[in-house]
Amino acid sequence: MRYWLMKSEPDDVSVDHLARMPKQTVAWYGVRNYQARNFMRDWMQVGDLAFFYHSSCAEPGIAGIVKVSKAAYPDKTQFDKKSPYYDPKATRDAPRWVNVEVTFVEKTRLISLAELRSRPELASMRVLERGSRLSITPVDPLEWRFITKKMLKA
DNA sequence: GCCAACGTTGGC
DNA sequence: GCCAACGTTGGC
Repeated sequence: MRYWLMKSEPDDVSVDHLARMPKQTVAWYGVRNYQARNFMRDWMQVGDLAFFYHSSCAEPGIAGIVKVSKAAYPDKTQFDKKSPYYDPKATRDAPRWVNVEVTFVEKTRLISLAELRSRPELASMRVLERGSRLSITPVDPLEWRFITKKMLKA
């Protein structure tokens, strides 16, 4: 069982959107970065928990918690010529990209990026690394505990 | 909209 | 295999 942080643009899928989706579940398609793909393909397991992070928006930060509900399988948008995620080099025999599915667990108060950065306990968080652009990053269990127990409780 | 940082591509 | 050029991410 591992912990993760997954970025989503709230204009695309926000935590509120997710909570209103059928089965409160969404396929995490469109990842086109090998490191992020490998995290999904090689490490993510059903039951893993992840922070749902809002990025590229007015208030970037952690907005909720989700759970991996389906293990990685080929991302069908890579085969779809009409999709912005179409990849001409991907074939059905040798798919390049995968996605997991995640299910809503809870909406949290928004923990802003600035607040995350202000905590010395989180100084080595992967997502806070200088220039980090990875849309999926592992979260250390100690960091997970700190955020959920210390920052999300009254 | 700007721009720093990073990943990918492709010529050689 | 190098590396310059280009594209993308994402905070501000």
